[in-house]
Amino acid sequence: MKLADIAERAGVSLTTVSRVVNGDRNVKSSTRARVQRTMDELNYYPNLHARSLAGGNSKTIGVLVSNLDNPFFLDIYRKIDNLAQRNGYDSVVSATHYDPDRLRAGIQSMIGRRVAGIAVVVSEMEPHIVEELSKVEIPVVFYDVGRGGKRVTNIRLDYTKGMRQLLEYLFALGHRRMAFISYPLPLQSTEERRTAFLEMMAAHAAPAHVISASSDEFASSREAARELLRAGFEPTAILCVNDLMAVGVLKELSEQGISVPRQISVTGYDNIPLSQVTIPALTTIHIPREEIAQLAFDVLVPGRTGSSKLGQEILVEPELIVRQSTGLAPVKS
Amino acid sequence: MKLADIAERAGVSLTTVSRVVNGDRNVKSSTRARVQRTMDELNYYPNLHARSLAGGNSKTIGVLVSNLDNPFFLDIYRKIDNLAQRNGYDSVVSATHYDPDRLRAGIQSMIGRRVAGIAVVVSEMEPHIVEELSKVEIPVVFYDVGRGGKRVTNIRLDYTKGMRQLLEYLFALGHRRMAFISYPLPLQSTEERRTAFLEMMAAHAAPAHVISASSDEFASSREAARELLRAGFEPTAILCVNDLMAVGVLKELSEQGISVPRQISVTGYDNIPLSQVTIPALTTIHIPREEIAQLAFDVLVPGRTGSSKLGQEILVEPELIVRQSTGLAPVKS
DNA sequence: TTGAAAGCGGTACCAG
DNA sequence: CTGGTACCGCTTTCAA
Repeated sequence: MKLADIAERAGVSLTTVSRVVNGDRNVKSSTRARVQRTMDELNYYPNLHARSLAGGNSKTIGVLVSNLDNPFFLDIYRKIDNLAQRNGYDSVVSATHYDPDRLRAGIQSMIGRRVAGIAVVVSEMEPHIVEELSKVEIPVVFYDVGRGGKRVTNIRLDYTKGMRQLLEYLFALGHRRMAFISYPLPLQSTEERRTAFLEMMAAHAAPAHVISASSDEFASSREAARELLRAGFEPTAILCVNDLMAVGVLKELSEQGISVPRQISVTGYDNIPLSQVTIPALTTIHIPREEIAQLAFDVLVPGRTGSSKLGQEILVEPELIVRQSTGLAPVKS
Repeated sequence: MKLADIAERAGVSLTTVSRVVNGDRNVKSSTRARVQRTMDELNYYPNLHARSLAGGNSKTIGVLVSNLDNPFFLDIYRKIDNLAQRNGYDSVVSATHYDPDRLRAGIQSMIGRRVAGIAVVVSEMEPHIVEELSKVEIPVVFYDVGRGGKRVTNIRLDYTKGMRQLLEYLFALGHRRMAFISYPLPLQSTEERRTAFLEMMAAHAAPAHVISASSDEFASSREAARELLRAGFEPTAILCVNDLMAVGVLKELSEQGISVPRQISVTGYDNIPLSQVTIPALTTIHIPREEIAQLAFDVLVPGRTGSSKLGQEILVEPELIVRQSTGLAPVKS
């Protein structure tokens, strides 16, 4: 079914049909009705490819995220999608699974679709890709990538600052021996947390221990916790690179009969919804996903908000959220 | 940048450029190299719209889910996406948020994109929509919708059976007074669980109580649990319509100092990954998402698997997973 | 109010 | 091995 078909059937020109499809006022209502009817009868669906090819514009924004399983990324995508829908746009996601090749493929696909804008919210990133992307005529917004480009905006969060808030709080509670469970992959965003941890610990001359989970799954963070306990380091607090990992750690400690936070305090990072209902609820660092999504969208879509922030660097603030998984350091027995 | 541009720049015909883009063997390697080079220089990205318009085929499969926040749906989408990628296809998702209008819009969009197939994995569904979809020439596979169509496959799970497994297990543990926390929306899949619960309880002349959460969020299931406890019904077991709700319930019970499963047993439904790390781990019903995704994909993509299951009805089996959130019914004090 | 025709960027078939 | 060209289905002037 195409415009021409229904045009013929309705006895009007293709142009007229196009008009009613697009809600053009200049069509006699009787004609409009007739066309509308035939469209229903032949159940016509406009070919979006033809549409955007002819129209040139796409009205869809592309979102690239590392991993939809992580509520952090999912949330940002969802919020961008909502904003898009609400503003007459469409959205397309693609998960890279931390694989630069898939990232590249995703970008190709987005550009090939001639999307109106691309939001790249991934943790993995090669300089080459950033560079390539900055040559494109499409507006691009990155989250978390070090460098900007001409028409490339970069939103970033000071992970170090978040880590500092967490540690200052823990030090205030009397903790000294602390461990950090880091991410399996060397992503900039997570490495920054690890480094910050190590540096601050060193600055306080506090005994630190870092261990890396072997994958993204709960089983791995549990395993990491188990290993940590076996290692004999005996931390009074375990800081996790993100909330999801902390959930696994909480589980492992529970299984081993270790009370949180009485014996060991645990913290997460991200403040995903789940962190409120873990037992105990997680002390964590809030990353303003809502704000990030909104900023990303505003940058990509012209919007009435006046001046475009294209090409700028936007900073976003982390915030310490104290819940029940942290408490005073246990007194040395 | 289009084919013509780079053709001109490279001093060859548009056709030749098209050939190298598509990896056609019949191009002198020197020519190929030259063209390739100019493509890089002008960083050319083929216009996918033009491509699928001209080619007619789309090589992308569309997935419609109710809610990506629910790991159940997310998981199915991810698996379908993986299968797609692995087989040279692309995929597009759209979340309906349980809204028939958004579902309709999503379908329009998929058809408009002329996708190769559509997987509709949503809980909300209007007869009208099913009907409309069955008129389309595109292969469609539903999960969980009562009725099939000509070229429409329907994959279904016997929720009642799962509920029965759960209840038989609980009865065996000595439970009688049990409550069910149901979904805020009257979705077929969730209603079926509720009804099954009620019927089985009636059959055993056991005291039953049903309460509905007011939303999808953790806060709501907690609220529902709180209300349930206040109501004075005093169940020895609380069955939740899905795992996510159970997480909230577990949290609320924990806050109130009620021990699970010693004082009250709790169950979920779906067997999402999270259910393994809740404290205590959830007894639940496994829904074979992997299998569902695989089936859906096989139906949509011709595949070498011989006979197409198009238009059939495929059944999938639930399975009881016993973990630590359930135990013997407490002895009446 | 309505219609005709020129693209949009590719694909694919037919010649050479 | 390379080039010419007729569409794909729709948007968008320009006329009528």
